[in-house]
Amino acid sequence: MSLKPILLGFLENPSSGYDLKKIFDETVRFFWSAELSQIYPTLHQLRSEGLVVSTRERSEKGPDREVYSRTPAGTEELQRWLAAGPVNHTERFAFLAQLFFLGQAEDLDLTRSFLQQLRARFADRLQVLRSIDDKEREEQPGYPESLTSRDFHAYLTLLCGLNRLEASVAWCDESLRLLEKRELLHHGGKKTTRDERGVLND
Amino acid sequence: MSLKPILLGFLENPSSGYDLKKIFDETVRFFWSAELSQIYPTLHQLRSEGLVVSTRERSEKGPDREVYSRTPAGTEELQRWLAAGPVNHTERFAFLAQLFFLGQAEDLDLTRSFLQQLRARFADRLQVLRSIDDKEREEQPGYPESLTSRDFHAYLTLLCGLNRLEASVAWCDESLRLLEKRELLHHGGKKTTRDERGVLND
DNA sequence: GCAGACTATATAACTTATGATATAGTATTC
DNA sequence: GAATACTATATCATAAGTTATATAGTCTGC
Repeated sequence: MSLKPILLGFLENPSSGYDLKKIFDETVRFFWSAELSQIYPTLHQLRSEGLVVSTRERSEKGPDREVYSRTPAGTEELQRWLAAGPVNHTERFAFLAQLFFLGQAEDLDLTRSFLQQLRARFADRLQVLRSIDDKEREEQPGYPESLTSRDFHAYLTLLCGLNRLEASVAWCDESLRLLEKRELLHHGGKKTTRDERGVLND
Repeated sequence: MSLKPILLGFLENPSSGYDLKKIFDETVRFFWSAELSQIYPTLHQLRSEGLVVSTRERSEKGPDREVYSRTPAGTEELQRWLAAGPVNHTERFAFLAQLFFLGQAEDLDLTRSFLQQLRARFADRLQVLRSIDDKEREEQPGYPESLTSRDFHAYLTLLCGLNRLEASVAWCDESLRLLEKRELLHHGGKKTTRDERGVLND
């Protein structure tokens, strides 16, 4: 489970479960997310393991807050996670499975449409990341040289996203190019009829 | 759940659960995997939904095989999955969370070592994909132009992996370069002592 | 005063996935 | 003939994650 060490990471500053949800959505949403229904029980677990402690505080804006803080044992646990090296996350890409099985259809139009949708999504996300980068460049003079250690590391994660999304868009374009070439080679521009479309082989 | 349509995809050819596990490991392991303990119950579910049928067959190499085949309803279900467009898979990258929290450590050596390990892993996987590509190029004259539709789509998924891994390696290199620049700027080449290393801020 | 938005915690039901273990037939090697 | 490896199916316990729902306090606008 990576959620525990991630919560420990955020609990450098004391926060409630509700706070943590917002922090997730504001900072690491591009590579990690969690629902409140997962955060609350996990905080209870961390507390029972002595990695965090909590205090009940009155809130001016709503019901009482249960505010969690990392204990020294929690900091050690986080440290162990970081020192153990990159987590081997077997990434799953359902869209590649879909593309793979589109090979069973006779209709290359399905593949083209699929790749175009994929490209649009990657391009959208790329634009979001770029606008974040642009905004930070504007606000911080000397960005990224003058960043704090925390912001520098956050910047590296942003760079990773930019990099991968650019590669993904380029791959879509390359795939669409190969598709076009293939259609010319195999069909000489022949148009498919309605009957030929969307049929998988049995 | 993407496993059901993926199994349906493979069941273009009748296979047992055991076969399917091997097919996963041989074809889509780079973007999807499944354990036998997940495959067997899922096949039972698909059968109860009428999307596959099964027959018991005697095996020469071991116990009886339960061989599953896709029904027309199963083919339709697969078709729906493919026609619905790319599955929105919120990808999670634990290694980016780790990098993010390495910002809490004073020690940039930890970050360097982390990025170096990451680079090595990406480079290893890239080499595996490249050797697969090279092998197919050797075996198939006119590759990739002369591929069947299935192999062409498989080739696109391979290209995606090559593309993303190349981008990942490049990102690691870029990050290591920025790290070095940062160390020179902030510390003027100052060496950290043992006491300063690996300590997170509380 | 009440509707709607936001703050705040919590749990139940369900889905998805992994790891461990049990069972048992076949084939190969020592 | 015993050990090992491979073929083959199955179940259990557990973990990880999502969706829906319940409860309740505060604040703003109408």
